[in-house]
Order: sequence, then C-alpha cells, then structure tokens
Amino acid sequence: MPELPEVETIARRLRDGVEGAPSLIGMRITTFHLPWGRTLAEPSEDDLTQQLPGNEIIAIRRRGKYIVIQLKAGWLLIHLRMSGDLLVGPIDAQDDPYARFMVDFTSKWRLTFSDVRKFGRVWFLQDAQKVLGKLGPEPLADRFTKDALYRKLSTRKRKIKPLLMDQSFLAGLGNIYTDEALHLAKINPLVRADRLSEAHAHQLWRSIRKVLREGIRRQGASIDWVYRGGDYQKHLRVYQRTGEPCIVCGTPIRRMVVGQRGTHYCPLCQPLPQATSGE
DNA sequence: CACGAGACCTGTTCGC
DNA sequence: TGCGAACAGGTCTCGT
Repeated sequence: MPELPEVETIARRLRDGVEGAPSLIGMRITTFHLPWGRTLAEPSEDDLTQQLPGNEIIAIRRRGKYIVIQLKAGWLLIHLRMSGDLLVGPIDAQDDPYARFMVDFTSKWRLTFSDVRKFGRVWFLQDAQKVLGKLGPEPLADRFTKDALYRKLSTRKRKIKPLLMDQSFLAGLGNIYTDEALHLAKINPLVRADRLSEAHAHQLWRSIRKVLREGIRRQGASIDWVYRGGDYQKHLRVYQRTGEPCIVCGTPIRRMVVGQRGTHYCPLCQPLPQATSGE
C-alpha cells in the first residue's frame, strides 16, 4: 500500500494522535505480541523480549518508506511493504485478524501492525543506520536539488521508471507516485536516465516534489480495500486509469509492464523519443 | 552494472 | 454461478 505520502501520514498520526487515539510519544512499553514470526526481521524474538519491555517512545518520524520510532534505548523501524498499516487502539479491543505484531503500553493503549499479505517487516536496532543507511536522498529535503537530480540521472543507463523506484537512488517513490510524476513531467517511463535533458530532469524534479506534496496534503491515496486513509486517489492522473482519457490531451491512457510493474502513461503526452530507447 | 524471473503472501476482480 | 488466472501500494535474491 504505502509510499512516501501514506507513510508520512501514518507517522504523523502516531506522533500527534488522532480522534480516538492519543499520541504515542512518551508511552512506556509493557510487552509485545508476534502472531506472525517472520514479521520480525531483527533481532530474535528472545532478544526483543529483553529489550522492549520498559522502553519508552521518544520520537516518531519517517525516512523513505520506513516508520522510524526512536526509543529511549534503541530504534524500532517498521516497513509496511504492500499491505501494512499501523493502528492504535485499546488493549482490550477485539483483535485485528491481520495483526502481525503488537506493542502494548502502560497507558493500556496498543499499537497494532496489521498486514494482510505478511510482507511487512519490523527491526529493533541499536544503530538505525544499519537499515536506513542504504537509502537514497529524501525527495522533499532541501538538499535534494534539481541539479543534484540531473547529475545523478546523467550517470545511469537504467530506464527512468525502475531507477526512480530504486530506494537506494531516491527514497520514497513507489509505483503510483512514479507513474504520476512521469506523466506530470511528460517523460516516458522507458527513457534511459542519462538521455534526459537538463530541462527534462528539472521538470521531473518539480513533478516528483509536487505529486508527493499533494499526496501528503491529501493524506495519501486509498486504493482497493486496504488503506482507509486520504483521498489522493480521486486526483490521480494516470495510475489505474487505463483506457480513460488523459486529463491533458484526452488520449486513452495505456498500461504496459516495466520492471514487472504495471505502468500507466499517456502515449501522446509521454512519447518515447524516436530510436533512442534501445542502444 | 542492468535486467528479468522467482519468492514471499492473501484477497479481489476479471474473463470465460 | 463457478473457477482459475491475473493483479495488487514492495523488496530481496539469484542467474545472465
């Protein structure tokens, strides 16, 4: 489910609280539950039993698509992958059938990691960089400039779409927002990164930041049955709009597969530069 | 270095 | 109506 805007929205809700659920900042952990063992990537369940109880939440933020929970001693990292979500409710509430990991607090509140497809993972680390250190830049950070993007693109020969989705190249874009940004920038998903002009790279930079900011403003996109978050899905330009008219030129949106991912684009607005795609 | 295929999982939707 | 195939917001590993 979640890409940068959805993860950002979830992190803010945990940090600030929402109607019916308080902020988790300052809460002290009593115990945890792990109904699906593989959800815990690191350390072992036994080690976690030594480290988590008594620990206290200091801060919550997002890095790439990770939820980063700073504890008094150590870091709890959570990656929602395809279908994960984080919910706060009373300990005695009815169990979520898809709960894979739960943390209980002295306040009698419980944080539940719900994840239908079981792809999500949790890490408890003394050094968060062990996992976060592999990530590329934050697309919304000040230091990520349009010239920095142009320079990074100019040395890569990969197709632009899979490159943008590579989390070590840039952290946070997934299938939805990549398609959206490429359409806004009028760039074909198959174009080689090093073939983009400086003007196109700059336009792409603007587009990436615009779709991510808009996604956050709308509190993310709710697609299918999984995420009941924001309403950005009502404003999508191409994603899952195959056959519907392009909002710019009216041409039917097409779907193709790029890097094994469904890819949506406008054949007129995002033409493949002639004879450039190959060699 | 770049790419494709296969895993990991469950649920919904599509096509016949 | 029923049933298998295709598809879904992500990432890792392996082989070419």
